[in-house]
Amino acid sequence: MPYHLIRKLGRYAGLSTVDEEMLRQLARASGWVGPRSDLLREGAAPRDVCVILEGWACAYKQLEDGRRQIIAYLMPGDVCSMAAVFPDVINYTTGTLTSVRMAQMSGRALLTTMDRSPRILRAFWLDMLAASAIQREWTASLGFLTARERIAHLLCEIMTRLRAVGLADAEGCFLPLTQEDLGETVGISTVHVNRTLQDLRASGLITLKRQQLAIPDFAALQEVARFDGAYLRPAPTARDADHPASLRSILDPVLGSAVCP
Amino acid sequence: MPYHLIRKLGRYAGLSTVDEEMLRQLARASGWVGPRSDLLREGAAPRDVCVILEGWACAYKQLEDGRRQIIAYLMPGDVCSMAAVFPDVINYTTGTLTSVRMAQMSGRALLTTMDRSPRILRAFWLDMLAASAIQREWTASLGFLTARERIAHLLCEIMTRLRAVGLADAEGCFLPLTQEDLGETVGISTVHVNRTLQDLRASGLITLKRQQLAIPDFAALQEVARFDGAYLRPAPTARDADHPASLRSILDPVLGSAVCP
DNA sequence: CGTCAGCTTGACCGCGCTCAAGGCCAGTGG
DNA sequence: CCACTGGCCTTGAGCGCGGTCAAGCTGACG
Repeated sequence: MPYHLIRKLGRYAGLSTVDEEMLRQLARASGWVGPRSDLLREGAAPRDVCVILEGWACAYKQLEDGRRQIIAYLMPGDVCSMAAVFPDVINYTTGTLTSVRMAQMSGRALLTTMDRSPRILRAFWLDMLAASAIQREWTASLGFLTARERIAHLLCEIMTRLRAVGLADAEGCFLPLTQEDLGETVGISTVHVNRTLQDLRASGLITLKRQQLAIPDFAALQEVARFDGAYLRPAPTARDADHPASLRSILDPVLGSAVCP
Repeated sequence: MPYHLIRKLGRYAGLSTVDEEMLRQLARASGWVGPRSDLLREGAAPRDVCVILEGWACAYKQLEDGRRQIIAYLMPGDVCSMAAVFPDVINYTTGTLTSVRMAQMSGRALLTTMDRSPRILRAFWLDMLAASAIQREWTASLGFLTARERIAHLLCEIMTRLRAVGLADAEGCFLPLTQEDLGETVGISTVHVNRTLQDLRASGLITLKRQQLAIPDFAALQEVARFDGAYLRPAPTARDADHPASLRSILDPVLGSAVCP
């Protein structure tokens, strides 16, 4: 069922067809959630791991005075609440942007599966690492890039991530974000997002109309954005591990004694 | 040897004296590294886990045109390169701010120790979670706080973290950062950092002279900063775990079937 | 006593914000 | 089929937060 997830994980760790089948059987699709509704409130302790099947969601923080900051995007194939397996401090809210269809996996069952297949464990691990690399990248982007660079950077990231799950082709992708969403992501006002997009359009770097994004020359946009997509393709360095018994058997594939394909 | 680390970890998971002794024997203090020198370049694959014993370091990203963004602070008791145990994508540089004395632990030995003491594993895990919560907090801070709020927020965070390792008392702490460092952290220019600090001083919120920070009324600063320190004290919710065999035995303490003291 | 790093201050500028009005759909109901 | 509505995008005008440039100050150190 979680097609996009399987596709993405496969890129990390090369899943076998058995692995893929295990994942498919693990996930049970649930219904649609409407746009702009909260999935997971701050402080929740999720029991299941959720995977986005269709639609976009995000994690965000909000102040009493209304200011809002989007912390992360959750797109098809992304895992919402790894906290159900590797407990996490959830001091942010997760909400949908568009309508969203999700799949649920019991944390326990996923754990069993990871235990059976080192490749699956490794792939999930690398996906978590990619997520935290994205977080660092956002920190940097907000810190030292200009508005124009930030928007460009975000679009590069989104394109790269969507490509990894087969939702973008060479030309472009579907982008269901409002300019307000973009503003709350890169820390600028809606009006200025608009002007910045105009600017990028005028420079021939992007086309964006009716939620359809096109990037005629990705390399050019990448340069404007100072974007280097390496952080989205994590692959631990080869390592001649010689680790102790039980943790070894668990983490070895994660530690990547074999180079990933 | 890693006194501050042990103190911090103890707050997470309640280490036994045996645990503490294991950690002490694991870490071997190494010499001093001068201020403003790089410890770990982008792309490195560290073999040892480093712990800061004294001094401050940071992780940062830098562009060719000189712009620099500090991604994280590493203070006494902080772990630099967990990548040696849980492999990570290192797409940033780690460098010292002041002179720094570190301790090294072989990744392998630490793994063995974690394997022997679930409390140690759990404590390290929670420390990693706290680090990623800080990262999210920085993203939000850079995104929607004003310069004044960001500086205040950063000072609150630093005070709280230093208190956890016994390096700050009720009044204040040592703060070895230049105004340039602060600027590169909260994304504003050095000149404006200066003016913002003046402003905070004028409001009676802080005193900062000769690297000595004092916060007469923490609650007041906290309010200005919109700071809520909960994210720095991670404690997974209690959970009636019933997990599969081997992963269970490893991750159970992490999963926190027992409430932490 | 000179030097140098870091702090401070002033003047000016510009990126990005706010407020406000208008335009463009897509969906809805008459 | 068309008027109406509401969400989103667009554009203009004016302002202010924070940037830049430049000079002077302060204190630690040799």
